[in-house]
Amino acid sequence: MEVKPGYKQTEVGVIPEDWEVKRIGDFTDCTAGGTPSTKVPNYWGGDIRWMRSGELHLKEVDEVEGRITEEGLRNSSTKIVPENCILIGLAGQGKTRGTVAINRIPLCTNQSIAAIFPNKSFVPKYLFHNLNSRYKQFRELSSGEGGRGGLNLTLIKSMYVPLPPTLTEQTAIATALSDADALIQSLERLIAKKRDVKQGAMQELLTGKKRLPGFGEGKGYKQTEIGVIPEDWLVKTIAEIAPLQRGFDLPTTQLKEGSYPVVYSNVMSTLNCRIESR
DNA sequence: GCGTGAAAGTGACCAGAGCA
DNA sequence: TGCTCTGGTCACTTTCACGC
Repeated sequence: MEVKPGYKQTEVGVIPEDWEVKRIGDFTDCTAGGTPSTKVPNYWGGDIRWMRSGELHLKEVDEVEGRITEEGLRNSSTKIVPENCILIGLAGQGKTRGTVAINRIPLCTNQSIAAIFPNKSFVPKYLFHNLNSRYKQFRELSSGEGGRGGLNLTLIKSMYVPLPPTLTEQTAIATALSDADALIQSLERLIAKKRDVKQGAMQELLTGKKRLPGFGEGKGYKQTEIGVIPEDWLVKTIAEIAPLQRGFDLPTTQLKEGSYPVVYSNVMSTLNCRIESR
């Protein structure tokens, strides 16, 4: 493959000529946590934050649910890691393994989380974005028999990372990516807000509580079988306005390959539950 | 520190019972 | 004959704990 002028081929692909490629273990250290014995009540419920690997999905960790005591900390292999560590899921047959997060507060972790310590030679947020974009690579690196693979500290320390030459450039990249994340989150919040507005409008417009301009001026309301509706609206059964036809469950023995999907009653039921639960 | 067994939780899928 | 609901099974996921 031809490499453009100003770039070079490295272990992590083509990168700018003035960037470096280093193994994580070459520029920082990492550690794994532990779980105090759950059989000892005195170890739990203190004021030290203790993070489970499931909480890696928070991505930016400002708070966790678990709490342990000083005694629990002393009598287990967990340890307090400072803020701005890069946290990586080590174990688990599910999505947790390879998930990357960054902590905004000092905390302890369980043994399924590796914490990469921050130092002055790199920008933690840059490393977070870099490793966060390599989830697939973490999964392949750790894939094991029966879907139950595992990462370990040696594998993490041996991972190559492309590093811009200055902390200023690392910060600029991290900031640009964080800004993009913030924009996406803000758009998601806006969409959720619009959904709520639409839900409210549906309630009002579909029941006639609110009429659109040009409709129903000067009209009152009346009581019907389905509640109070505008005076000029009608109440009809579905059968009166549309033909109804019932289907039936097709036994699996009669299923054949074809272009028409089959919807089962239990699937409808499941779908309905899902919609209601949201 | 690491690998792995075991247990618990969750959700999808499916079959069958009871009823109209 | 078809509808609705319930419960069983299975796969997947997460967590904890223990031995090496």
